[in-house]
Amino acid sequence: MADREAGKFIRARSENEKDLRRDQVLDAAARVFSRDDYEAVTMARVAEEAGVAKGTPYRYFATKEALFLELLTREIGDWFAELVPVADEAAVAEAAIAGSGASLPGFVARSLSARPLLTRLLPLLHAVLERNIDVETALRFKRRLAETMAPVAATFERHLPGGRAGDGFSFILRTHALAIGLLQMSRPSAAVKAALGSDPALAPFDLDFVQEFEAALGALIRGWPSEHP
Amino acid sequence: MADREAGKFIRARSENEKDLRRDQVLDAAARVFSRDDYEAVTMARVAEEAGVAKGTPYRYFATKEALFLELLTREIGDWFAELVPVADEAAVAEAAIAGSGASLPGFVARSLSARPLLTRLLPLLHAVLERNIDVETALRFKRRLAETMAPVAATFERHLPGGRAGDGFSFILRTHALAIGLLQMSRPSAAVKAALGSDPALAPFDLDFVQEFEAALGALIRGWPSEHP
Amino acid sequence: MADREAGKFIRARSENEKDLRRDQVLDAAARVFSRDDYEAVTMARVAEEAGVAKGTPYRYFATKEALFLELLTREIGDWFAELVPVADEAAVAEAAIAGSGASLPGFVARSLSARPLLTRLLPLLHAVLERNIDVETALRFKRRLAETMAPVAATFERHLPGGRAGDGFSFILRTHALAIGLLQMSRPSAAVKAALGSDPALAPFDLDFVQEFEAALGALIRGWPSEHP
Amino acid sequence: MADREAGKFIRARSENEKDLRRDQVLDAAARVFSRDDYEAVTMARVAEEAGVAKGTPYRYFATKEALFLELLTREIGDWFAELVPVADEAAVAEAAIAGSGASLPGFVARSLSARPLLTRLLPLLHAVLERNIDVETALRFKRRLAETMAPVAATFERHLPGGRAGDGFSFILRTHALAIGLLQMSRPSAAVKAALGSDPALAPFDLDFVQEFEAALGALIRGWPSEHP
DNA sequence: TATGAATGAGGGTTCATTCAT
DNA sequence: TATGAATGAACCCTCATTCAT
Repeated sequence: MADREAGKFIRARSENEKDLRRDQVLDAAARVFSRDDYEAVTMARVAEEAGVAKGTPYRYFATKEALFLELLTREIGDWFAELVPVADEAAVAEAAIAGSGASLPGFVARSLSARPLLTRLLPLLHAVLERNIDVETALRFKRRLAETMAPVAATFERHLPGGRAGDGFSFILRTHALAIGLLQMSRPSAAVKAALGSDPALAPFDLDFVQEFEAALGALIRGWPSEHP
Repeated sequence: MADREAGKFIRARSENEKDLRRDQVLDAAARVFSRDDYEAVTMARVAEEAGVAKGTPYRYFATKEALFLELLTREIGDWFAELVPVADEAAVAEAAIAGSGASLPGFVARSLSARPLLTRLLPLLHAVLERNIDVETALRFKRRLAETMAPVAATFERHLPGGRAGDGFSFILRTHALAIGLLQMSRPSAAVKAALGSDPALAPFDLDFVQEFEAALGALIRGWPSEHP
Repeated sequence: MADREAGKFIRARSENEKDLRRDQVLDAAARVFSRDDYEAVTMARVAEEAGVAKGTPYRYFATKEALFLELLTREIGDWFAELVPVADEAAVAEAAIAGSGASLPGFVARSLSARPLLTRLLPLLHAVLERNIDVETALRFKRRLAETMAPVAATFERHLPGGRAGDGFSFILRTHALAIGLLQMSRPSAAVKAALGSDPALAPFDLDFVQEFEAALGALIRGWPSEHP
Repeated sequence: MADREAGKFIRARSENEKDLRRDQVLDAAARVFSRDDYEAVTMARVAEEAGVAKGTPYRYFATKEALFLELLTREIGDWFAELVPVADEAAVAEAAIAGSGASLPGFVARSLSARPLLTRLLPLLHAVLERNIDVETALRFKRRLAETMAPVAATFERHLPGGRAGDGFSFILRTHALAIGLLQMSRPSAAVKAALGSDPALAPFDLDFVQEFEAALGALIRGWPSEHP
């Protein structure tokens, strides 16, 4: 509303203006989602936060899921862009000083952990977001994802033991799976957190995401099959 | 209703009868869930399937989530019971013939895959089930889980490279995380499946759970840190 | 539905149209309530009666209670509007011919009795309606009530023995209390009615609202403290 | 439960024992009701508080309403027993020193106000309790009430201006109506209380029960019709 | 393009009461 | 008489989405 009242509101006519409006909604969604659970985020609230009417977000995103899928795409893009150069350096460094704190797993784990939005969006991807989109949206998303993954996959591939074509891609997928599972496990509900805290014997269930993710990734790399059966 | 109308219905007075009634509800829930998504399963439908009144399941389970958590507990128990002896043998076999099809990862992957109920329940655990339970239920669940995991963890531990105390538990947790992620990824929604099928370039996204899980588990084991930094 | 099917249905865009839609819902609620007890009135039924969708009433009234509170406000407003001129005349007449049938108590009792909706809403006010509203709704209601009461209170005040500032307001409040109690007592449930009818000794419990209300109001006026202790 | 475990629990066999068990349930209901709203009081909770099984209260009271009607009967009985002698004295005193603080209205108001259970039960009588009882229960209740009222009515009658036969009864009924209304009005919900407190202009709505009740009763007595039209 | 009024599907849960034991 | 397992009715409200304007 603020924007509208301040007279900054304009009708999006050109392509550029449309992109702006689109981002405006996306940013609003990110802000609202940073405060509330996905289920608790209403499209009305997003619209309000964006300073547009309730129906407006639907002019840019077919469904709530499509909107958040877009948000996730953006986040993944940013993350991967940050990862590529680091991956190269890290991989090199790793070759030089095995086990150093500057290892690739460490970089991956810490950089993901530094993206609260992404860590909350990732576990929603398959469980929620991909559940209510149409084939075309799915196609667009997967293609964009494949493109985004390509350079990172290529980098990883060069540094995987006995790296074969496609290994980089596979590695990312398994990394992804691991991330989804570990993120869920390391962010327990209030009740579970309380339960774990009340009994020392349950301490092993209380995971530290970065630590676990780094360790598991490291094992995944070290144990990467260097030859096929 | 069938049972009731057939006159087989009795009030559960003894502890034994109550356990039976409890299982009756649990079985009904499993049946209904095998057909519908978790969200689509209504307590009313479960009651109907169990042949009891709508309120009866609530005598045995405080909430829908508690009911399904119980189902998951049962499934995990069954699976682990099946896993313990196999794990021992497999580990032994593995030591003998490295890389054989009789490998531990293969057993784990195939036995999990053979439990459709469990594969659908596992991704719900942290994302849904643990979200609407009270502390006490959480505590009971985690304790039971810890107990169930103990023997399997012990077995695994003996066969992990440089296995240290707690490594077996850690291994199970990472396996769990991997399973959650890979299960979600390998069971795409209809729209995503269609999208993946329509573009050969997206084929790498089309995962085979058993294959992926086995490969990732193998890497996890092989790459298990045999010494600490 | 009738309206909608008849093609008369339009979206309320202007403020005026919105008021119309609001009244449409209010009228529907009045109609449904005239047939069923408050508890038996469902919002779904009100919506249906209004010819709108189940969610539509919630665009205009936050809760069922807020809706009926609004109905009550309207009824009180109408009643008081009818009362003001009458009160003046009646008071005058009363001064002339004390004890005449044209007395103020008689007018009040009969005019209230002639409003079936109001007589059923009044006993719900404190017991039900004010129980499930938020502070803001309460504030708005009480303020509106105070405004509505002002002119009537002023009129009454002039004709109360030794009328002091605030006495008119007090008088209305006590009248209100009396009305609530007598309305409840004179509208027994079917079982109570049957019981009273079956034993002549219980006849005194069978109250005639108008008669009782008039008598009690008369006493209240006559006995109004003309001087303070 | 405490009683049962302590071995104090006995099966009610004689009439006397049955009365005891009955009172035990009644006392439990009073205790639970003193903490929670009528709707929030569950029969299961009452049974638990009484140390009996869930079905047991139903052996003594046909419905929840019948149980609370009984409680009300007991409370009214106690109150009236306390009122009779006081009424006599007060009436006498009043004749002597008109307007003294020892007035009948004052006694009535303060003694009622001193019975929290009764003040909460009274507004429920017609609105709730009499709604779900059968004719016989209603008959029994009204007859008992008539008996209880008789002596008080007789006393009041002697001191009402121009007291005619039945006036005492009428007076109690109007007192009752006034009490119901004023009790409701002086015990606003949290939201209403907050609203009234936030706007000084609404202060007149914030009633003090004792003060209002006393004043209104006084007026009722003073204005009592000494001759009929 | 933007608006915002209107839609309508959707279900877990409580609890007074019953009745087999 | 007492138990407690079983019953089953009953419902407000949210909110993603649509579509007339």
